[in-house]
Amino acid sequence: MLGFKLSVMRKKESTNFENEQFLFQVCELNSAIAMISGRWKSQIVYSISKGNDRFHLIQQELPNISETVLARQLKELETHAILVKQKIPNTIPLGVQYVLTNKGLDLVPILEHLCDWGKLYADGKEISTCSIS
Amino acid sequence: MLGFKLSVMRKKESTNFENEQFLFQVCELNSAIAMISGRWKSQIVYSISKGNDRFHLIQQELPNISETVLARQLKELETHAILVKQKIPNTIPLGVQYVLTNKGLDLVPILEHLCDWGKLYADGKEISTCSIS
DNA sequence: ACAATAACTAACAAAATTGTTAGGCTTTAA
DNA sequence: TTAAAGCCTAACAATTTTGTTAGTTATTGT
Repeated sequence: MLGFKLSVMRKKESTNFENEQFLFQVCELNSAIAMISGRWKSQIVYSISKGNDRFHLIQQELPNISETVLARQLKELETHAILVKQKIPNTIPLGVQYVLTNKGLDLVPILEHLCDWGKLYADGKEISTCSIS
Repeated sequence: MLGFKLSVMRKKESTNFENEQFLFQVCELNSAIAMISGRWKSQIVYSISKGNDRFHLIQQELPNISETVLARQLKELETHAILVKQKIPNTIPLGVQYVLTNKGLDLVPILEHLCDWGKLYADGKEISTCSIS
């Protein structure tokens, strides 16, 4: 029997989908943000960049994530070519290692900028405007 | 009669909420991404940074956004102190202008980096890994 | 008086994301 | 042979995000 669904398919005729496509075509900024904005996702990228390249190592860093959810987010990051899965030779049972692509590696400093930005204003730096009014 | 709800309140006892809070406390990166990751949001910030500082000017740039949704996203950006709403003196009827705070202004170059990153890999730069394997 | 513009809001519905349950496979250790 | 570690999947339920409908207020032009 054909046509069963893997996870839940996205609806292609919805306004939601059309608006997303519209934004993707306005500027790559929007596709970039879509790629990194899922729950756990950028933290996973950051974690891998620090050397936690195995499934169970990421789980140790993020104990609240479930296996299913971690596997799903890793697959999405793989779909966007931010990372690749590699079999580790000479491991028994055959292990899997997650490796950032150069696309993923280029993302890391941007995430660090975002992190700094978040810290700067979280630490209470006063917020002002420079408007003329 | 008290206790009616403005928009729909977030559920505070859910795993979803707890996981979000956990990530916020792991690294400000996650709160930073939460602030910019809503549909239309970073495009609105970018649009204001280019001088489209009025409600109807943003609507012109993003014709597919509805008034309700635009107002909602602007309010969320205001909640995160990325922008402020200002009455424009000597306009009739009294106009409203959206002005980026310094927090919002500091965000703009980061969004530009993200945009460049998106463009670089969208334009077909080959993706590779540097793993030893 | 009436329509139009600008800038909103509440309540609701549709769709998407996130989390849960219950499995799967392969190999080693007990 | 049973259990555990490591990695993964499908189906479903809970929650959140996004979009829609139908209003509001205030002012100007006709």
